[in-house]
Amino acid sequence: MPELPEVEVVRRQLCQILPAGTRLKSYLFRRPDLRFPLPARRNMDRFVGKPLRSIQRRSKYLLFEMDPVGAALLSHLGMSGRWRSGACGEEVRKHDHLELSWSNGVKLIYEDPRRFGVFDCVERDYEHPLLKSLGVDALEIGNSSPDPRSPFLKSTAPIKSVLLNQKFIAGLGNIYVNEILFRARISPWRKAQAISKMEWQRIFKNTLPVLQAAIERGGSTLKDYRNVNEGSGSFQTTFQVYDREDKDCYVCGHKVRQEFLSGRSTFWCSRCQK
DNA sequence: CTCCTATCCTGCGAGC
DNA sequence: TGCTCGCAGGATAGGA
Repeated sequence: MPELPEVEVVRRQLCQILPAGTRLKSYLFRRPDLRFPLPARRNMDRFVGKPLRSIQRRSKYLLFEMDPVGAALLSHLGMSGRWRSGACGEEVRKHDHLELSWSNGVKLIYEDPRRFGVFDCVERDYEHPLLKSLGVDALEIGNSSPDPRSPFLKSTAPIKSVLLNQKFIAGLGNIYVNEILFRARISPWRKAQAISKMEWQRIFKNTLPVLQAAIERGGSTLKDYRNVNEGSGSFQTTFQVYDREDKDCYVCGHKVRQEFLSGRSTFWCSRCQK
């Protein structure tokens, strides 16, 4: 479900309802694990009563930064995870797994049918194994070009696989990589090592506008994604290629194609993208 | 090393 | 209607 734009939308909403200084009042785990075991009580208990410093995003991870500096609660939404602001007296749903209750009365509920999500404690220095090898955040590449020394530029893997690799650029997922490659007019099947400098610039130049437009539209809701208030995004109505197989390309009228590339559904216009 | 496949899990839509 | 199959926004441990 959630790629960088969706996580960023959730982060901004969480910031609205959880101002700095709000204290974690209590927590509740309704099961022992998501993708990994949930943190041990003794680790989690250290956060109770502590004030929130801020809520940050790193790639597709949310960080509830807590006192002391460097400590945080780490959340990844996987494919079907959602944080919602619980209403007073609402019923527990089948896949509600976690609750975080805050001193201002907000109760955050984590719901995740597929349980590919992650929730863990970061003890110090914002260090966590899952954050360790993330590449540059996709929102940070701006007008830059890839580092010419980067080994990813020499990769024999298809460009789409390289862009999905979080060690290279962190935060892109299947939807936005398809959309970015369409706008850069590059075939997802091209080997990364065969991408010219100018083409790399086209890819980088198109990344920020796509992600920003998606954030402004509240992200993309295909099925599961909902924001903190359970509202949907609308960026899916502006997809150029994703989920548009056999439909006409908006640019050239050729039919948009769909095939699998490294196990992921891939959409592209074979006339526009070379 | 690098790259790709299978896998975790549930729900849903298509097809029969 | 009811079933079975395949696929879904992610990420990683293996095998080739």
